[in-house]
Amino acid sequence: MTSILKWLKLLSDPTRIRILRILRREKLTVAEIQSILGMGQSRISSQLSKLKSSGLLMDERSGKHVYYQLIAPSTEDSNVMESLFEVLESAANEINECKLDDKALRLQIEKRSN
Amino acid sequence: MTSILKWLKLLSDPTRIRILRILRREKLTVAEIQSILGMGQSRISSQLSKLKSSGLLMDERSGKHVYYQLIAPSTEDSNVMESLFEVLESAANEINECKLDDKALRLQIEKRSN
DNA sequence: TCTAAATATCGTGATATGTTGATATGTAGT
DNA sequence: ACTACATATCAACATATCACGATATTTAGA
Repeated sequence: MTSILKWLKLLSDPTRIRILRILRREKLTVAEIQSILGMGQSRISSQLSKLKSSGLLMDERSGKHVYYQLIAPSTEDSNVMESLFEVLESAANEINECKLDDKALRLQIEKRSN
Repeated sequence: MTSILKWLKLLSDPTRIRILRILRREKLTVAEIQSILGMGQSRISSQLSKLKSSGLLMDERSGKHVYYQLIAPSTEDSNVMESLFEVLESAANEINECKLDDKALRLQIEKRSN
């Protein structure tokens, strides 16, 4: 399958939309994402793995934790990505949980300082 | 499901990408689309039906034939649609059949005059 | 009204996808 | 080495999706 078709498929799932959206704002741990979205561990981890193997995310281990973040698109892909993320944000506006994600994300970031 | 999520799902299928792409260029009959893409009748018809019920296409009967065409998006959706179609065209560049579709489309239009 | 052409719909099988719970792997600290 | 924690992976299940062939529906014309 083509890479753009893969990206479209990945974007057409609310769980992954929510994950990508908060990762756009902050680099996060699996456990943090889990806590923000309020989902089970394997669910988050396996979706992250799909997003990673499609080239949208990268991970980085730090002790027991693994941080996930967006990969900056290559120059040839930057235009498509921009369009894709515009669609993503529009889709997010239609997903109620996304509004709550923002608050949960802020709280989660605050927790780090403690 | 949200409408944008629906659209994303619809776009993440090569058959529907090819259909939408040629309909972007020309209003077409089911039989014409069938001939251009080289696919079976029920396959084309059912995909058209999905695209129609999601609000991307409209149909119009003319005698025995039914013409399908894109619906102009509402003003609130026009920005998302623009992004979606940009992604669609990028995806099309990665689908080999799309190049052949262009030629087949031209030939099909010529046939109308005869 | 009968027929043929164009289109729509239905049933089915094959395949893919998302979620869950259980288990495995890896890491840090004792 | 043992333990606890974080993450990954696996098996199983339910559900969705796609394509195909057969059948229904609609329409124009004889």
